Amino acid sequence: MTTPTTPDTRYEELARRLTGIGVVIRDLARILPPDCPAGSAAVLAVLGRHGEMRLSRLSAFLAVDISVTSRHVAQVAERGWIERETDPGDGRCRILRLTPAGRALLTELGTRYTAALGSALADWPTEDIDALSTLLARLRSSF
Amino acid sequence: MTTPTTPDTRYEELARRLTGIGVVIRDLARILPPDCPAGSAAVLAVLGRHGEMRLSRLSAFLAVDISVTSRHVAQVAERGWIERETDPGDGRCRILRLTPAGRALLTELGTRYTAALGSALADWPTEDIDALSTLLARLRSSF
DNA sequence: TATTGTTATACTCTATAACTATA
DNA sequence: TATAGTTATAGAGTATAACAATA
Repeated sequence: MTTPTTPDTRYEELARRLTGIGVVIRDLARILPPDCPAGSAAVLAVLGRHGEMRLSRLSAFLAVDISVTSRHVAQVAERGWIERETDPGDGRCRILRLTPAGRALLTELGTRYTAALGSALADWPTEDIDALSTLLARLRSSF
Repeated sequence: MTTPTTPDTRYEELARRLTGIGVVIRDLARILPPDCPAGSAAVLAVLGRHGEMRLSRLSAFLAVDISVTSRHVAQVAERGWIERETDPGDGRCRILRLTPAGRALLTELGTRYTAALGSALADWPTEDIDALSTLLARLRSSF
């Protein structure tokens, strides 16, 4: 019942479950501090993982329109979590870089995510967690 | 690199990948007809799968506030995809039921989802698709 | 001219709170 | 009083299009 078995409905079932997973993502977003909406957290996560970069590259990582990224970045900069330095080689570009406050927040977010997921998935075998994580990464790269 | 190996970062990595999967969900939503936003499609999917029900039960299936469900249902009813009949046993409740037009649309959506996912996951082994599907269902029920 | 970002506008989704109608 | 549902309001996320600045 939880696993689709006929080819006809396999993709439909997956589509249902994917769209249904929005609930989980919303639940996860609730652990964020009140002054850090999901868009801000996403910006911090990419910069923390891949280092300083220009807006257009960040936009590609986030896979949202550059106009959206621009507004999220502005919010994050207002809070003092990143700094924007004009690119010496190209005056149109600004290099985005985490500040110490941004790094501290990122660490705090990691702690909160770990607590939330650790609690929700307490009875999950480690292999299943890793399998899900791997499949999610592959899914995203397939799109 | 795609699989987390240390316990410290396992949950953080999963959190990143989960929030990142929003892109896939948004991509999937783009296959919807212009007059059928994602909220409407979700209502149709639950009614098609679990049969007629009251608003409060639908709201529980969708895992969103009942006020949100109410508005989505109103939109779906406006389009003629469901009918709302007052519950004979309790005048406060209205039974929600797919119309033939709603069933037809649901079939059409299934076709579109299948085409989209079939194209994106063309090189995925069937076992991996089923594994992902199963893990997503378990993840949601763990929340 | 082309590219990088920014801003204005509009639409969808969501939650909280106030409200109506029925039990 | 309590419950089912509706509506008003506000906030976040997104995309398109128009715009400014630089290459």
